[in-house]
Amino acid sequence: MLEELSVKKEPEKGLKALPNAEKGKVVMRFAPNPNGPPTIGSSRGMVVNSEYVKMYDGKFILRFDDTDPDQKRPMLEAYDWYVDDFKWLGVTPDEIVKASDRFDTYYEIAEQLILAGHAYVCFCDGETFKGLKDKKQACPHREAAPEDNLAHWKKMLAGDYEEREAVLRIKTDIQHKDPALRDWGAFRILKKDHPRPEIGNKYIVWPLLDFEGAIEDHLLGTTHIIRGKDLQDSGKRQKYIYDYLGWTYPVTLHWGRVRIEEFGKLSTSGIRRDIEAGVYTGWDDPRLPTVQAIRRRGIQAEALKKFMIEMGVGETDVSMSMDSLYAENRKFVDPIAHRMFFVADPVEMKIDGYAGGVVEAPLYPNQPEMRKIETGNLIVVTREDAGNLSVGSKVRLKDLGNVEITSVSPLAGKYIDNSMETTKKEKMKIIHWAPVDGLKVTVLGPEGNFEGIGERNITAELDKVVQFERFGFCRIDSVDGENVVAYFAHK
RNA sequence: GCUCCGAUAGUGUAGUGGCCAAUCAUUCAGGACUCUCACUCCUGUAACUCGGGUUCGAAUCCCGGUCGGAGCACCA
Repeated sequence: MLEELSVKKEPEKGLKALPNAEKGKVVMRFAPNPNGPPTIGSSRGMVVNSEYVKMYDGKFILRFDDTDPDQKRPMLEAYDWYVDDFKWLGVTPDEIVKASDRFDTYYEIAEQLILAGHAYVCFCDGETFKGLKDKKQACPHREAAPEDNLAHWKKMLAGDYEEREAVLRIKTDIQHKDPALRDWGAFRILKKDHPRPEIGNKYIVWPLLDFEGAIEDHLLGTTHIIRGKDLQDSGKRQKYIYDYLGWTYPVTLHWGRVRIEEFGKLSTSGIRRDIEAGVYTGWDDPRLPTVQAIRRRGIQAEALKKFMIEMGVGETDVSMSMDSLYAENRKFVDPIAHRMFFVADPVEMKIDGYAGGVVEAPLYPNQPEMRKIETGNLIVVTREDAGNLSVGSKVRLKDLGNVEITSVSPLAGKYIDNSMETTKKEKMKIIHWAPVDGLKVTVLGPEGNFEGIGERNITAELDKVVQFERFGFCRIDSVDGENVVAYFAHK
């Protein structure tokens, strides 16, 4: 039966349409510097770019902008980390390129620009050039003839100059009202090796981002670029090259910075230092805002995607709380997570009059599937719960039965029955428990670690997300005999 | 100093001149349900940066202020 549709327009769900995008013709790229692993922040670019490509049935390129072996030196392992996190997101790039493979192309185009009089070798030191530039004045090298510039360029390539002695600049408009756009640097000299062994110390003239990115975006056929606001001027600078060479600049969108409230001020280099110093166990330490870390904690790729997609592509800086991501994740994980008992900070409790046996407890609330917990009459409860008990008080041990407390230290009780009627009639509090001889469980989480005892069914949950009742969702990271390590996701 | 960009509830968004006494999500508060402090459900609190202008009509257009962000590197 068809219902009368409401006249109200549907709220737009998901990403907004890309300007000038044609189905099947969109080419987009995500271009990180592999100087560390993907973070929650960078995953925005991974998600949004790849989602747009999917939406338009286009082509997606992963490009490594890895041409700074000095300040933002790539990490060899990080190239694979990106591919791996993409795989986790369900994305396989159609093409993967490394800028460090394409020096020769950059050199060719540089030469073209030099010969056409659009680039020159500048011998000013940084400060001198800046001084002139701020006064809208050209430096003497700007007027050199193309042939001379070419000769200087060849000498640069040949290694005749030292670092900082010469730089290749793109001519724009030295009088441009925006100082950020006046004659910008395209290549510098750096007598350093590249971390990739196949590149090593093959090159001493290195392209800077604006040049490298400009050339790549054209050669790769990029139709749409989404990048940070910090690169807004970059597009304007690069357009000069596009104009000189008769290329068409891609459609460009910008977004503001994402700040995750819980993580505040962590920088990649700072984290790296702390890992080396042993403050963190690695890039996937649950306290870190890396994709590796949240994966390990059991955040689902779909949840991260929704989180990023709903944030959209705005130019304002956003400040998000992990709570939103957790709320998203809970929706995915709550229906599938098996319920398990884990008792943090355990206190022993003896139940007199209980023979022990096999307790049946539901794997999911209100559903028939059961799990079995074998236990004797010695169990553990959390120290917190124990603290709320007093002699004579009654409590229900979930799925096991009702108990009247007979002693507080040591904690002991008398078994009453296993009837929910009794529980309700007496308005007992329901607490969780575990057999004393359960597994030794360590939970590692962003706000600290917990030691405790868990039921043995956890063994079967390796690599899965479970809900430790009254504790939170965790991913079972390892099971080694009697020892289990779980990573805490969220409540 | 010069230049560019942005501004809707605590947070993130929807909204492109009348359907907006403003959407959705999350957070927070209260309640219902529940053998978990989870889930689900109900209710509530809470926003168009300010001042002018254009217009019959402005969150939406224009100008100015304020606030915020970014760039002016031989980093990305």
